[in-house]
Amino acid sequence: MADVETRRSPAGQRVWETACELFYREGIRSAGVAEIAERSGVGKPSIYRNFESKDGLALAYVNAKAVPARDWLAAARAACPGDPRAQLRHVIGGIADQISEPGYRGCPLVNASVEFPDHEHPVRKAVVSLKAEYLDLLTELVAQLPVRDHRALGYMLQMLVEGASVTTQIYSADRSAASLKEAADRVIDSFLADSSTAGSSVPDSSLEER
Amino acid sequence: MADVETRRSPAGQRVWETACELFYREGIRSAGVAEIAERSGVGKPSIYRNFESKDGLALAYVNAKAVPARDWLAAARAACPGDPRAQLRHVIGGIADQISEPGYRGCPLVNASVEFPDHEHPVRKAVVSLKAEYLDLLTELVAQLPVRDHRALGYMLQMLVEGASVTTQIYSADRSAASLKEAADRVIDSFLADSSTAGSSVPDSSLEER
DNA sequence: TGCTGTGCGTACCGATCGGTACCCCCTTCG
DNA sequence: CGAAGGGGGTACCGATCGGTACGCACAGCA
Repeated sequence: MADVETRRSPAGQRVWETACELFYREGIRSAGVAEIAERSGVGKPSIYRNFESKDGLALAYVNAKAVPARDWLAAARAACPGDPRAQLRHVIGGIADQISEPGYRGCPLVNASVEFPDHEHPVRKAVVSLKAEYLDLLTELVAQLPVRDHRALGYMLQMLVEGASVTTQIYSADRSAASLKEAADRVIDSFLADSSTAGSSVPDSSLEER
Repeated sequence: MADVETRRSPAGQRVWETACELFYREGIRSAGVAEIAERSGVGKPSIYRNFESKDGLALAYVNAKAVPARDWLAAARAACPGDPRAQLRHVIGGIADQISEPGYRGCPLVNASVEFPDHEHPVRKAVVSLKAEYLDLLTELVAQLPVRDHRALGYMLQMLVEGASVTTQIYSADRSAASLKEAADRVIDSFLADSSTAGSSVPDSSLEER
């Protein structure tokens, strides 16, 4: 879990970089080990000397891809201490920027979970675990806001982020990025307005865990 | 395009049904033609007598999966004539119900586009085209509302729907369904409030087409 | 200078992929 | 009763998949 991916061998390092790029660009299943080896300029055995299997490589890839997102949440907290609204704007804005970058092809974790529909597959289980952890962190951030149901708001924001991420691949990256920021603002404002008034036209979320 | 999938041969019909179920449950790439043939109780040649290739079968699958969504939009219009707010609630509620069904594994079109990252692949191109068409229909429905930027609201709702669809696979179907309905309500209300007042705390969307 | 251990690529493995040649059987009509 | 035609499955094809046996090249040490 805490395994930071620092490959020892030079060939292993090249494999790691190539695999990360190829897994993201072409998908994990589409990228064959022969292709990874060729583009890395190494032989196939060099892959298996540094990684247990292709699944193991994919697992490391998925775990590695989750790190920047976690770091970005922590950075937002540090960037705007005491101002949860600005922290959220920081987070959402960063995601919108990432989405707008050329070559963005959706969330790598979501893509991986689509590529491995079997719920028992280690990659899939890792994605579920990592995403749950991310949602918890985001919800903690939201909890700083004076809203009644911060868990509902956190889930809604996460849903928006995933929606923006996936629509980028199908519609327009620019529209998704802008729409994400605007929608997040509107939803957050709506929750804040709910909590600052007595009655609410929008019913309280009756969601419970699990 | 207008090709309704009515297979002539009995074997072809069984192949078609099995393929649709298998493609959705296991993913298009994971479902091999041998597996489809076996589960259909037919031989592999029966597949190729009714479909040009596996890609052709996948293309037909994707096109067929887009039909119910379009129909559902039309049904919502017919169910609540003259009441666009209720029409939208009808649409969103139906999607929420579908998401909550056991075995739901995300939008088949989105899954297909993740499985075929190549933008030139016919399946991918079909998905982009079908999704664009759906967004247009949804936006037309939103356009009945007295909101300033109905295109922005339509895109936002579509983003919410896709977000709910994808988070269902990773988090909880029930939470995604409930969150979708609540988020859609809040966003629509926010747009309606914008248009009924002079000034707005939420900046107008500056999105322009493409 | 010779020995040894380690990291590397070539060449290959069985399994499985999408796709097809071939033949059989069953129906229909003369 | 025999010929013809079409939809069916068996058995196979080359290509590619993930994974590995093996031998080479080169380092450090004596």
